[in-house]
Amino acid sequence: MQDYLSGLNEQQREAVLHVNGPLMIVAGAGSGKTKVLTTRIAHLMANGVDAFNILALTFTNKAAAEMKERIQRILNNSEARNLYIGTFHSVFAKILRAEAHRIGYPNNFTIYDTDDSRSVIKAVINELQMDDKHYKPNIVHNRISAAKNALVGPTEYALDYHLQQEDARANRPAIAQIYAAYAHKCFKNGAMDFDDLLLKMFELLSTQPAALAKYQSKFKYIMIDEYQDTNTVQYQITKLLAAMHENICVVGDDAQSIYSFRGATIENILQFQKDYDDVKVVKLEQNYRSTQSILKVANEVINNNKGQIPKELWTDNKPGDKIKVVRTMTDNEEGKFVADSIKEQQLRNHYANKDFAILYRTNAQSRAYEESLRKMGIAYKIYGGVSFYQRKEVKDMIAYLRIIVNQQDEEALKRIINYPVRGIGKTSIEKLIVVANEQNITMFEAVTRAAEFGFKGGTLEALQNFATMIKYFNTLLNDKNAYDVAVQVGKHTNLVKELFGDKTPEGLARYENVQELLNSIKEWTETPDNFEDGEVGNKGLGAFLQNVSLFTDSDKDKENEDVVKLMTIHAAKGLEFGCVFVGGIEETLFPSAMSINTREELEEERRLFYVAITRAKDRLWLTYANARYRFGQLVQNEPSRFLEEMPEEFLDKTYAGGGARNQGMSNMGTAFERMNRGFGGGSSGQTDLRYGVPPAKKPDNARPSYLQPAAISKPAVTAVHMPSENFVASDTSGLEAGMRVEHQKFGFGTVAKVEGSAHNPIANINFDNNGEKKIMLNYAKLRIL
DNA sequence: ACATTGAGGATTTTT
DNA sequence: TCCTCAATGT
Repeated sequence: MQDYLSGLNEQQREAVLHVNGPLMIVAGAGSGKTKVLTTRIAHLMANGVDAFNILALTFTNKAAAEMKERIQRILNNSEARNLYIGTFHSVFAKILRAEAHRIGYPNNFTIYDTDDSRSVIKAVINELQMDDKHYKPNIVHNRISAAKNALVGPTEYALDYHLQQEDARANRPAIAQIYAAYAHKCFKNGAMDFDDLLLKMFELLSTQPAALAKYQSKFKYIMIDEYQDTNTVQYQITKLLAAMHENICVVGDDAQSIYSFRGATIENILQFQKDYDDVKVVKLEQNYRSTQSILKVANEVINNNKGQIPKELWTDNKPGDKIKVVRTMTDNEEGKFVADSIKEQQLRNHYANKDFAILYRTNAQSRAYEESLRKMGIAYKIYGGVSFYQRKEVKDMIAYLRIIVNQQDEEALKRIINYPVRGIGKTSIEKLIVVANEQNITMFEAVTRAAEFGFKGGTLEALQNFATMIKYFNTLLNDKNAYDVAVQVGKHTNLVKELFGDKTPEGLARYENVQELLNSIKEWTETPDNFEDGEVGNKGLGAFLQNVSLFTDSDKDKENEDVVKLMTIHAAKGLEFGCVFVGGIEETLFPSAMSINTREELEEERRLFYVAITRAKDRLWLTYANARYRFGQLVQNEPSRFLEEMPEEFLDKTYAGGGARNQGMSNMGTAFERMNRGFGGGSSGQTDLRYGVPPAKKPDNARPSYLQPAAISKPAVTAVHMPSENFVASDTSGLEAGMRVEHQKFGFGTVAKVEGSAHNPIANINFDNNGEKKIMLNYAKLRIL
C-alpha cells in the first residue's frame, strides 16, 4: 500500500483523517476534491472498515468508476469492487432491484428514461381524451418531475392550493389528473421513471422499517459528492440512511450549483451544519488546476453572487496568459476562429487535440464548431446530444429485451409489436389498449387472449405468433445470459436482417449501432461484478437492463482518445482541460433568456459561467458573436453582461473575422459609445459599417497560412537586434505593404505583403539584416515607424 | 397498411 | 434550419 497521506496538504489531510461524525468539505474548483474523497475511502478501508459498509454517491457513473479505480490503486487490492459507489440513481436502482417487492413493484421493474416517460404521458393524455397540443408532454413531464423531486405525490399535488393556482393560471388545470394517471400507469407497467428511482427509494425507507434498519446498519460510512446539486428527495434519503451512524461526509461547492432545474436546492449544503450536531467543516481553498489569471477572473465573477459560503480560492501556479475575449461577426465565424486557434496553438505550443475543450450553453451551438473542425481536419467528439441509447434502432432492440423480462411493460410492447412489420396495424393496437383497460389486464395479456376479444383472420394469427415468440424468448431467461438472449432476439425477429438489408449510409449506421449494442451486452456479460448477499454476479438480461437505462454516453468515454471535446458546460462539470473555449457569451444565450427574470436564476447562470471558466488549466478563450442563426434566422445579440464583470487587467480583448483586424482602443469610439453598447459595439448600424467589408473568402481547400512550411520551420536568427529604447508595439491592424517596421529580434525591415486569414494575419517582411521573414501579427511585437 | 409529403414547431441545462 | 407529426395517396 502507498503512503497515501503524503501527497495531501493540511486541509486535505484533515478531511481524510476525520472519519467519525458528520463532515462537510467545502471544495473549491480544482482543489483536489476527488483525491480527498478517494483517499478518505481508502483510509477507511485501510483501517479495517469493510467495503460493503461504505456508500459513496457521485454525480456521474464515470466519476464513480474513476474513484473506484483510484482506490484500488492506493490499496493495491480489489476490495474496492465491493464498495457501494455510483450515482444516486444507479445505487438506488440496485437496491430497489432487491427490495421493490416490498412496495408492490416487481423486482425486475423496467426503468423508463425521459423519452419513455414523455411517451407514456402522451398516451395517458390521449386516453384521458385531452389534447396533447395543449398539454404538451414535456411540459407536463417537467411539472410531474419537479413534484416528485420535491416529494409531492399525486394526491398532495391535487390538494395543494398554490400548485392548483399555478396550473390554473397556465391554463393547464388537469395536470394533477394526468399526474395521477401517469403514476398509476407506470405502476401497472411495472416501471419506474428516473424520478421514481429516488422517490420509491424514499418510500421504501420511510414505510418499511425492516428495510430502513437493514440499510441504516449496512451503510456505516456515507459520502456524497456534489452535495450542492442534491434535491429534496436525495436529501431526505441520505438523512434517513445516515441517521443511525451519523458518519456522513458531504463534499460540495455552493459556487458550482448548476442543477436547480432538476430540483437541486443549494439550501441542502447551506443547511448541513444545522442538520447535525458537531459538524466538522473543512475548506479546500488551494487550487491546483488553473493559472492565476484564470482564477482571478473566476473569483471576481462569482463575487457578484450573494450569500456564498465565504472562501477565497488561491493558487501557487504561474500567472499565465490573459484570458482572451474574442468577438466575431457570426456564429460561423466564431466556429472558424476556434478551429483556427486550435490549429495555431497546436503548432505554437505543441498541444494535442485532447488538450482542448469547446464548451457552450446549449447543445444547438455545437454545429458551427463541428463544421469548422471538420474543414480543418481536426479530430473531435461531441458529448451529449442524442445519446447512443436514445437512437431509434437501439431503443427498439432494448424494447424487445424489456418486454421479454417484464411483460407488464406496455410502453415497450407498443414500440415493437409491429416492428419489424408483422401486420398488426394502428387499429388493432388501439383496440388492444381499449380491451386491456376495460378488462383491467395488461396489454400483453390482451395480446395472448386476442381470440376472446374478437380479433380474426390475419390479425389474430399475427398476434398469436407474436405472443408465442415473446413467451419463447422468456423461457430463455432461465439458463441464458443477457448476450445469448439478445442474439436470439436479433435473429428471430428479423430485426438485424432488416437493418442489414438497408444499404443506405444511415441504414448502415443503424446496423452498426445494433451491432455495437450487442457488443456492449457481451462485454457487460463478461465483466465480473461484485458478489454479495446472494446476489451472485447475475448476468441475466434483467440485470443488464437495470444498468443500461442509466448509462450515458460520457460513461463509455475513452479517456485517451486524442480528440477535441465538445460539450455543454453542464456536461463539463468536474472535468478539466489545458485549453478551453467557451462560446456564445451573449445576452439571451448566456445568460439564457429564460433565466434572467429572477435573481436566483441569474445567479445560477453566473455559477454556470464560473464552472466554465474554472475548467481551464492554462488558457481560456471567451468568444461571442454579433449575430447568430436561430431557427434559420440571423438574430443580433448583445455581449453578455458577464463579460463586464471580469477585471480588465486579466483580459485580452480582440476581434476576429469579418475582415476586421485586431483593433486598438483608438478605433473603438468614445467612452460614452462604448459604455452604452458594451465592449466591442452592439448592433448599431454605425458599428456594422466598420465591418462592412466582406470577409476575404478563400477557397475551402486553401491551406491555412500557418500550415505553410515557412511558418512552421523556425527561421535561424542570424543577426541579433537590440530594440530601440522607445520600442512600443504598434497596433498592426492597418499594416500594409511598403511600411517600415521594427521587430524586437529581427530589427528594421520593409513590409512586402500582408497575407493569411483575417484574424490571423501574417506579414512578409524584408528585414535589412535578416532577410525575408513571415511574421504572425497577432503575436509578434512590431513598431510601425 | 404503409410511404410520401407538407406544415408547424423547436432550443436551456441531465440522471 | 431541421425534425416530428399528421394527413394524404397508393
